[in-house]
Amino acid sequence: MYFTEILVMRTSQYLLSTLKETPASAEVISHQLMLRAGLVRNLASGLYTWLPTGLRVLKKVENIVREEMQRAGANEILMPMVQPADLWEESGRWNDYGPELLRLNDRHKRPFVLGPTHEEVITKLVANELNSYKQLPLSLFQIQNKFRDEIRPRFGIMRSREFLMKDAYSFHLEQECLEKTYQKMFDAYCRIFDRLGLNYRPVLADTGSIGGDASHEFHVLADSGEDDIAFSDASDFAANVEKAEALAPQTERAEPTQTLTKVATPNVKSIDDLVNFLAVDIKTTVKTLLVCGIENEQGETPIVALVLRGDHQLNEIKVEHLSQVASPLTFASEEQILAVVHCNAGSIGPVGLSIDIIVDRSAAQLSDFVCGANENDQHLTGTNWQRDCSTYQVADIRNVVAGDPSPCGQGNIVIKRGIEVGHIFQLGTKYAEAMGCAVLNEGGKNQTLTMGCYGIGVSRIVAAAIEQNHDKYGIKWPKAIAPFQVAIVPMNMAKSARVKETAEALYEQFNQVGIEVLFDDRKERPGVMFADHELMGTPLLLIIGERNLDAQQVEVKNRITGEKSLLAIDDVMSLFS
RNA sequence: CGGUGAUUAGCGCAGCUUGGUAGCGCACUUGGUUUGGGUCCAAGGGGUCGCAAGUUCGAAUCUUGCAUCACCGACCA
Repeated sequence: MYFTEILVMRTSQYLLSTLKETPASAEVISHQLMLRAGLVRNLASGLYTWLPTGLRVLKKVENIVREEMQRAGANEILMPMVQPADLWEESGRWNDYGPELLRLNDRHKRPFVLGPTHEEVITKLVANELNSYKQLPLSLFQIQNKFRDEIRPRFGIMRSREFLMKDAYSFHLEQECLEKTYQKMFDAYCRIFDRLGLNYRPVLADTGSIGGDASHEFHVLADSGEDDIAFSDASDFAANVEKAEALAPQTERAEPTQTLTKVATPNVKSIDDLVNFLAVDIKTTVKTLLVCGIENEQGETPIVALVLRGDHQLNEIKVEHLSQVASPLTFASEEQILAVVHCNAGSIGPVGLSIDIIVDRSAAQLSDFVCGANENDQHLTGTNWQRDCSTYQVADIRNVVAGDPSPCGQGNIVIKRGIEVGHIFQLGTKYAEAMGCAVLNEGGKNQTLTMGCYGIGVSRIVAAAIEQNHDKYGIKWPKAIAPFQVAIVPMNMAKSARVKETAEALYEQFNQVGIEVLFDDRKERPGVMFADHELMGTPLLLIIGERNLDAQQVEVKNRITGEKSLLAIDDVMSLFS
């Protein structure tokens, strides 16, 4: 434990800083409550100062993460936030990372970056420090501020530019060993979120451009989440919709019954327009999207057509994995569209196209469908694959939707929102190769290491916990991360010597036993004190008043359940045993 | 990056249409009052109205530019 907890706390010596009114700039509930309860203050877009109460929570999350990482066998280190640019050139990310990477120069005009992540630094470190396979496997982690120059910071602490992250990296000679550590980390993550008291789910995730074989995200379930998670209603299956496979329909494609007919569709530009104009079911229409393909040897960029059922949405990640399509995904410009199909975007269809056509599995199952005619203000009805368009490839290129069969084979898909608070993946050799990270193996040969990488958004967890645990009075902290375990709330202490004596005595006892207590010794009316402590979410309130002192009792109020009960003063400590 | 909106006291807002000595509520200070759920009364302190230029005798108010903050979008076929 690296953080020394300060137990002694009186409100008269404490920066309470609660707000009665919600600042106008706060949109989501966690942001509002973090401002109102005095956890954070905004400095600039996406930059926050942590006040005492917020910092206590942040440190508690941090400590749970630290303990479980240590238990999983990882060593803690601390790397600089400012990193030399040449490391990023070595890995290739100086060019690849884009504008999220904040670049700066020092006084000698040497280029640096503000670290959005630390793969380069740690891989370089390990490349320098390790020589032999005998030193493997090795896991290292740090808890560090990261900076990502987000296009649009939003939702307060949930998507800020500077944020606290735990990032861990493991190094191995063999894939098999990496898989073992990966599983260990997976288990450690589950223990972390269990201990934090959050409702979370590990979900299958896309490995992104980094590649690698396995990846899981850990999501805290909350309606305000930014990610869609696909669950099976009949099994443990859970996957990010980016990743969830949309299965091909089980049924055979129906035989054509209609003839191909061109119909005039003036001013019909979108699928919605089309459905309204022709009064057809959206599920009998297809949309055709033109995107840029991979540049060929002549330096030309071919255009590729993607065909989806009208009601389905394109999954960019799946498309980027296709060999014909350029990554990152780029839609064809108006000029490119005109050059290929001689019509506007709203009238494109697969019939008669002489470019690569990739059809989603569901769209490929349609018969007698409606599509663009590749002529302005014209569409085709009664279109059928094979008969009217025979050269195409079928692939999974859409997002799953609620009700789809689950790819695990059991049940149907349900979609919920999640806040991504953790991400683990098997990196492979990408960075180790680029940074020359290798050791001598048993045969005395140089062997490049394979890596795993494991992140947790520490500050984001604080916001996610609030999103999941609040009511109209304020925050309801899970016990493990509450800033204080108990608040002493004396009624009219200024006038009653008995109340003051009792409150002071209990405060002293809590301090001796090491229970984090906030003693409200302000000269405030009871309502003000109650409101502040409920806003801050302290799990237990100890209310001391003349009313119950004759019977040597105090009142205990549970913030989570709302239950109130009377307790003999002598029994108060038993609440915490 | 595109669109929209905002910027006046620590916070929440009014004033701007129709230019003429900057206001309200909360918070803060002082005195009194009250004391088991955000008391009440009284007296105070606090603002170069985001910045810059322009119009005008005179600008929070009109014009132009800039900055900052926020929201929506970045899937259009």
